[in-house]
Amino acid sequence: MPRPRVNLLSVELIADAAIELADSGEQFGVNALARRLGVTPSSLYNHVDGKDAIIELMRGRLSRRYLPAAVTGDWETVITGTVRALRRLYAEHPLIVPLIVGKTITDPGVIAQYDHLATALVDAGVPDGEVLAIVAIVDAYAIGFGLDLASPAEVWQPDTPTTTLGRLITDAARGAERSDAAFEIGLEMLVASLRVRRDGLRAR
Amino acid sequence: MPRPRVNLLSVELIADAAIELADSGEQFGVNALARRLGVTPSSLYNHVDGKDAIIELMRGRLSRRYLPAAVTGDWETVITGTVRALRRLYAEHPLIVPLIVGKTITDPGVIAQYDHLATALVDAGVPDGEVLAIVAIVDAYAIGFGLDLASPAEVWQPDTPTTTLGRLITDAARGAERSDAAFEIGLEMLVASLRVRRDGLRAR
DNA sequence: ACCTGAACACCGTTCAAGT
DNA sequence: ACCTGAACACCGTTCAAGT
Repeated sequence: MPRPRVNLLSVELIADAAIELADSGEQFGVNALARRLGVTPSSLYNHVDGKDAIIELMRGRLSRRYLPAAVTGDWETVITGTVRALRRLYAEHPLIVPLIVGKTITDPGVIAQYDHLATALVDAGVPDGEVLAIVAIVDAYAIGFGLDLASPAEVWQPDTPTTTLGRLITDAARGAERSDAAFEIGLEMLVASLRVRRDGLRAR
Repeated sequence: MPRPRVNLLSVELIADAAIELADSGEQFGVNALARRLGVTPSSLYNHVDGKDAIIELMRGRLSRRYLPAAVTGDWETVITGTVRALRRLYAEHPLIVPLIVGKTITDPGVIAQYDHLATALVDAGVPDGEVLAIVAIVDAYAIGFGLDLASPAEVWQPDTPTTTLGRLITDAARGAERSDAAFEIGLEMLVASLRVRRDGLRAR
């Protein structure tokens, strides 16, 4: 008996269930997602354009959730605000990183957020040719720290004895607050470096 | 007629073909890999433990190729040497990034290289609790810049008008040398920041 | 318009059978 | 020891059929 009186699915329901599925650690896929929604895989295609579109939807949904209003203020505020938000996103949803990495960003909301950041950098006097690189750094910085916060023990798994790494991995097991501190220090360093770099250009 | 006089496959042949396959942009998988090697998919399982093991093999092979001998010298030399090598790796093989990201590192050679870097940082006076974070940053920095160098136009694809991003993307099309310059500047900034951070600790 | 169920091409992996 | 070919469970996607 298909087609109940009220719709079982919507784009939002699909996106949220997809995020839950990825976070659960279960193998991500259309079939598992349909199962979780109590629905046939083919039903999803009435609302959404397939697996890749669902992943792009997840990116958009999480971005809107973690970077809610456009961060306003000077470029330093925009950068630190964006990086902190991104890092929280990646730290709380580390398992979506492998899904979205390397996939072209098309979601208009996400594009707008990167555009906002790029504009702030240009306004701050960063030369055009370096803006995208800095945006890439900022993003990579957030990803790197997010993954570090989430799962240091799942990143490296040494079978052979190590001089330093093995000890640090076991020590890091309960080091979330320390990772927080390191992140803030690193972010401060990053901004300071950009400030120096920009002032150096100004002085020419 | 199975089993020719001389072996068709070896771990090295499989790893190299896998890297070529990923670089080609063709969908990566066991079947495509076997096709490329002129062999049945099931043949691969005589030499290798399945898809994930092949991917880990690719990581190991590329790491050995780009970081050949252990970088020696003071910690600054170790860091800059490692980051430059990693960035070249990611820039010349951007399509393997989505394959290896988020997958646990087990290859002994790769573990040894990260261990080497971690040891250099500890010897330099970086507190234990921050070493893994810095290693994560360094890695993320290399990935971010590698991806930026390889495919700025494939990272963002705005459908809606943007104030800054769209212009930068088209401008960046032929900006590989400029990206090189930005990378070196950023690396210099990174090392300088670490130096300040370490000296600050020393002074306490 | 929305959901099902059957069907399709393809995927990674196992394993008996050959040399 | 190494490769094939058949088989398996599963994947993403399409589409006619139902309401």
